[in-house]
Amino acid sequence: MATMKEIADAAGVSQATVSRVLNDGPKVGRATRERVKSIIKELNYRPNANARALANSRSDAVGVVIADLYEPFFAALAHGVETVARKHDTQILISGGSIGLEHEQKAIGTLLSHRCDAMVVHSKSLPDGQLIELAREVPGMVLINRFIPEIASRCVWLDNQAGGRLMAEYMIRQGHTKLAVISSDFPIDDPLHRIAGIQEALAAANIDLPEVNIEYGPPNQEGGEAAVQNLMSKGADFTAVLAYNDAMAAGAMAMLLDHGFDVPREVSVIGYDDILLAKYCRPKLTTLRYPIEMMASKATELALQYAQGILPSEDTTYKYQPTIVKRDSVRKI
Amino acid sequence: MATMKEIADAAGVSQATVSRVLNDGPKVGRATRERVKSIIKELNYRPNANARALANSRSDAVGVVIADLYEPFFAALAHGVETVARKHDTQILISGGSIGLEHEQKAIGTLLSHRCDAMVVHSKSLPDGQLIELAREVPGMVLINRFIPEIASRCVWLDNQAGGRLMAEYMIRQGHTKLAVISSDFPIDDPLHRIAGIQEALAAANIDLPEVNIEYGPPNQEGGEAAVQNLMSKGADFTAVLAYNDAMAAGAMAMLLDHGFDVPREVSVIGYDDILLAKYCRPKLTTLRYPIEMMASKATELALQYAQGILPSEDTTYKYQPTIVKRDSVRKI
DNA sequence: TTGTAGGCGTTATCAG
DNA sequence: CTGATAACGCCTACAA
Repeated sequence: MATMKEIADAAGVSQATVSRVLNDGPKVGRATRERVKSIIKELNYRPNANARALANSRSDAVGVVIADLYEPFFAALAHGVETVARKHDTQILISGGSIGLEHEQKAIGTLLSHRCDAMVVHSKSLPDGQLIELAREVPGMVLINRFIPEIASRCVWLDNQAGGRLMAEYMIRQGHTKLAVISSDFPIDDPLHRIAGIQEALAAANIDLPEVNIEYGPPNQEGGEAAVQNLMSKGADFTAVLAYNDAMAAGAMAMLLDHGFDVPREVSVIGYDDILLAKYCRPKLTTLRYPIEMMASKATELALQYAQGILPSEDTTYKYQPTIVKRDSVRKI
Repeated sequence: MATMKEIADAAGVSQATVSRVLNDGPKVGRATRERVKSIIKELNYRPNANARALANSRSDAVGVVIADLYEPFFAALAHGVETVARKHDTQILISGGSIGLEHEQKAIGTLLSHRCDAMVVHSKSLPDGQLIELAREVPGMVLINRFIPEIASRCVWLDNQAGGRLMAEYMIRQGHTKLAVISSDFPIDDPLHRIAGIQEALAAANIDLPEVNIEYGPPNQEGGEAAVQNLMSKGADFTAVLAYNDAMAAGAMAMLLDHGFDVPREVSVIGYDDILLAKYCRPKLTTLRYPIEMMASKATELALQYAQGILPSEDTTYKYQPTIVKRDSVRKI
């Protein structure tokens, strides 16, 4: 592939000049500029991004660390990043996380190697300390779905506890008092926060949540199915299921239906996330909207800004609130 | 961030030596190697990927061109690529396509700038010629979901016509003779191929498909809903719907159910792709499995191999076949 | 307005 | 086994 030097020679100018027209650099003769441009076109020249990154000691790709592109939730996240990246004419370098300390470390290492100036990191395993240090090293790093007080302005996160509270309050308002909770057994904080929120609402309404009415499992459809099955085996008594996420909720509904329980007539179910599937499944799932795509876009904007040295106006904070999306899986009793 | 020179100085050796231990280069004194390694660890050094790419004139990231990370289908594709990439310790550089000639051109341009030696391209808008040329320039380029005879060994694709035939044959075997087809109005070949397959099966069974029983729309849920609505408005007579993809099928089912038609008792529906949603929706969708993730993995393996100069054993071809996944949305009549 | 020259961090070729 | 040194392709003062 043609290099800058070849263009320069062909145009009878110096590399410096070519570089200038490439970057809309200052003051290049109109004629020269045109000539160079046409040659560039003609030779089908493309600046070498690597060389450029080297010289600038900054890459134009925004780095992304996420666990799994297949999960609709992460896909939405990636999409949010991609949308903004495209607007800014940069690409995204995805470094597969997959939950787990080592994976995340490696993923971040890769991004560091590439000298991404902006990065959007979804990390659940890394300890706060390491992330704080990373934040110091990389001005353009922002965390998504995690809050660390020391680097508050680098965090774009959701108020999970409020979410838990919301879903419980909603069920209570619908007349439910016998709740079951199916949560995730992943070793991260989100489940805890959500349950804390649920307990909060329950306490306020003076409702008890028996230990047997709580089940944990992998946060996917199978986990939801298994959880409901366990609940039934234990003879748990409930009219409403609060799920950790939509996938579990869908699994729960499937299992309930398979066992002859009508949803929502006999049992109400509420999810969390509002991924695509919530609209598709039957009955349509009532759930909590997790504006992950919007959040991801925001995070990317921030990362890009910070990387450019534009710092947050103050100790601004980026906490998002989940909201209820009413569909057909909850019924008033 | 520390550079190689700093490491070299700190270890009292030359850069060349450091470079050698980094790349497990030939013959470095055992003692030296250990010393350098420890210093590297100590200074938390990371080789600069950009510099390395420059020197090698090859990047270690596999480039990916896809339209939209949000679509579950593409998410699965991306996931397939990512899985293989990770195994090979490389990252993926995603360049947003979004269907459309210009977007795709730009996306590819970006990848070229980065000198990705391996790339997996999903392009529906670019003309054959351009892709063929690209294949010449970039040995490690492979096309996914598209077949171009001139570069057959670079194509990993699905037999869409066979898919169309399969779905129609299946419905016919279930006793259906009054079929409706809802297809995509995107200007790409896939819909045509699938319909061709359907017609083929119909012809073989001597069944007629009235023009009014075919509807086109955007290949998503809304498109599916609208299509069914149009079908009903036109008073089309059918007991089975063959959808372009699962999203349309889901939309169709939703609309059918909303209008009081029991699926599959009164109307059977079959989808295409077998994305996650097919399992989640109710009734569970009978559909055609599009092994996109497997195909994406294969494409990535190929791209990586070709990039390394390992050429296909012959004029091998990578045509995949869709298969029927029976669930609950089709009924024998 | 344009050219010269040095540097960015690695790799690779030669010598020693 | 190890050390100079010249690329790699581009950017950016500094001159002219």
